[in-house]
Amino acid sequence: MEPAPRVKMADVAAKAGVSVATVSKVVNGRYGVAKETVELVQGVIEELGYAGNLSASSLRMPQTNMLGILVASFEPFSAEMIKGAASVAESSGYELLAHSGGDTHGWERRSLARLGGTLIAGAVLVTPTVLDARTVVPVVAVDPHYGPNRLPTIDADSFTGAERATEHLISLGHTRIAFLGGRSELDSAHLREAGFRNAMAEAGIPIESGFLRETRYQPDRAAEVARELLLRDDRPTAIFAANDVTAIRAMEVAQELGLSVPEDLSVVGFDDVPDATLAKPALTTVRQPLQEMGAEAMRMLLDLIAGVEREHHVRMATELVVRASTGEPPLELRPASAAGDLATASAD
Amino acid sequence: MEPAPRVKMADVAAKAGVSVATVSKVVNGRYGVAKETVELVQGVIEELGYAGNLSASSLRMPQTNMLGILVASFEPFSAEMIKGAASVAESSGYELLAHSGGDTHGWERRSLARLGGTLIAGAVLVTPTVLDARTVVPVVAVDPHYGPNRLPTIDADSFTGAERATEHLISLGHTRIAFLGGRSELDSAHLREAGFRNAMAEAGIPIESGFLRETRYQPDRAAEVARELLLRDDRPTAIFAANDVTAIRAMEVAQELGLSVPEDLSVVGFDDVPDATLAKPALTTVRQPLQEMGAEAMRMLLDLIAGVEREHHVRMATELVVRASTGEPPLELRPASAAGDLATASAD
DNA sequence: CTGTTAGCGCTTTCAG
DNA sequence: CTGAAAGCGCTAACAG
Repeated sequence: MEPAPRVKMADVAAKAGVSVATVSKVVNGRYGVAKETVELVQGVIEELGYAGNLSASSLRMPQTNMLGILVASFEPFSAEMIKGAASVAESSGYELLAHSGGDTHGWERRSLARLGGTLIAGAVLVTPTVLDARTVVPVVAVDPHYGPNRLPTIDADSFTGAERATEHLISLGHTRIAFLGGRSELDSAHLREAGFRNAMAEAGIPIESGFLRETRYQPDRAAEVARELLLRDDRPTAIFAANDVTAIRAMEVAQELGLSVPEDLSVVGFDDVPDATLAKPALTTVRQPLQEMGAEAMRMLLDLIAGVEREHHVRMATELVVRASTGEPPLELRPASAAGDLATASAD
Repeated sequence: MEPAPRVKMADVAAKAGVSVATVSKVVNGRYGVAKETVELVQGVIEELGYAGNLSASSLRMPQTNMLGILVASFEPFSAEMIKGAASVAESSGYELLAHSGGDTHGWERRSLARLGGTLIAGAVLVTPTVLDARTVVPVVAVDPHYGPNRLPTIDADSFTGAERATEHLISLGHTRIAFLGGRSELDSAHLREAGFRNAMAEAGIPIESGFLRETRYQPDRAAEVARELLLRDDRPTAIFAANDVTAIRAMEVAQELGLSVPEDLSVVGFDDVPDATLAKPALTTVRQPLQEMGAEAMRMLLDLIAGVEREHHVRMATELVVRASTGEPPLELRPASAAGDLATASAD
């Protein structure tokens, strides 16, 4: 590595023969500086390639023009949020900083305290779980924690979406449907399970014992659960996972086990991240308007900062997108043809 | 908005009945603090929910554990880079900050100076154009500027990729192929044009006058150029665009003009961003391993920071992905059947 | 109009 | 083992 020439305000001041205070005024466009001085200083700034140190200035100023979007990690879901949020932030005069908190417990609070103290003027939090409403800076949450004392929130209609997905499976002839749940602290995960249960109940189909599982949205955990489920003699003919990433992982496990999708097993996800379309076969899923949710969250944040009154909860519609990962259950596992000998039917 | 209780180190110190210096030592795990004091202070930290202010600490410390990925804006291309970079950063003990510079001239230098002064210990820059090798912190560039004095770099084999794409079109029977170039300052854009020209020359096919254009990767510019091209009497039967976003835009324009893809016009892109698969019809494109490039860039940065010797330029392979946007040219525009009357053949 | 001064919250010598 | 004091780079009164 080359040495590092880091030019600070004092360097500019020295070279221009003025004080740092004057340079600061020029940089921030404050009144009370002679035109000549302004031009002189700007020349030196140009020449030296000076650009202010964010830490230092943000430490001193009451407000910055930086907004944050705080996520647990940069995966497909949060990436879509970021794209949406960025599109509105970029046209608002604010800069955007996306930060991944490292997916450890309490990342929301930590990220917010570390950046929010001074660096950023506000933040949108993606799927936060531990956080109360009293924050250092204005905050809006996307798809947050299940519970009271809520932050201003954007989410999607998880309940209806899950119902539609389940109904789709049922209409195809499935009855042995397993549900791979998400993180039970998240309101949305809760509602997806509720939607699933409701649709099953409405159709009068009992949920098999052991078919209601939790993956915490962790692909590895999903793989493990799927494997266990699919190795049972009375395996499910369909899996509905509470997000796309775990659905795709479950699909991979099925294929490793020699089952083909959708001939032997149907799989439905939730979210419609770009990867859902890329999966082989393309994943049937419940679409959430992810980018639009990110954008709406950013709009709400901007309003909050500007002091504009508005609704503090926006719920967006979801929509079932049928692609190639769902079909009729395999003949030998259909409930209609076999009545009592399901326990002895084996898969491949 | 609620008031903002922001807890600082002094608050912890006061509540614990010690000095800020001691709290600082505890927070940073320095030696020379009594076990009891450590526990006492940690208790208070827990209780108050204290988390250090990043600006303040980074201002004082020589190094932080934060890495940056600096992009012009959060679009599909950079989003893929970020995902890849994040996957390796997150397992390295560093935190990741992604910053969009706002797509104005000189964003690379400005972002780097503002964050690199103190906030971040190193950065990967996505498609930077103005920047010399003498930077404040270790930096690696992904798909950078065309020119000498280069930073440590990750890029993909644009030349071969462009050749393959062009050959694909030629093998389908196309000869009237237009090329929508990118940003000529980027090395990659340069090489894509070179690959196109080379493949055409090898096949002995002349490039029609006006068929070699530049879009600067701007969708609007691409739309304009495509419209002009497709309105000509001697319109191209295929368009090869230097990235997916402009290819998709060109495809839309064709459809607005009543041409169907691929029956009337074949379109090929470059990158294979997720949107390429989502396009209607799915876009034939040259795949760059975007996430892997981001990951490799981050690995290189980590090595740079750790002082590990290694190659400063990694070039990844590209691969043609044939999807639904390419096919044989329409009969009436085939060179084989018509010899000299192309100028009078009209489109729809 | 310009410079001097006093911090922002934190880390780090260096005395007690 | 602990705390007082000096400053990181910058901004905001306040005097000159």
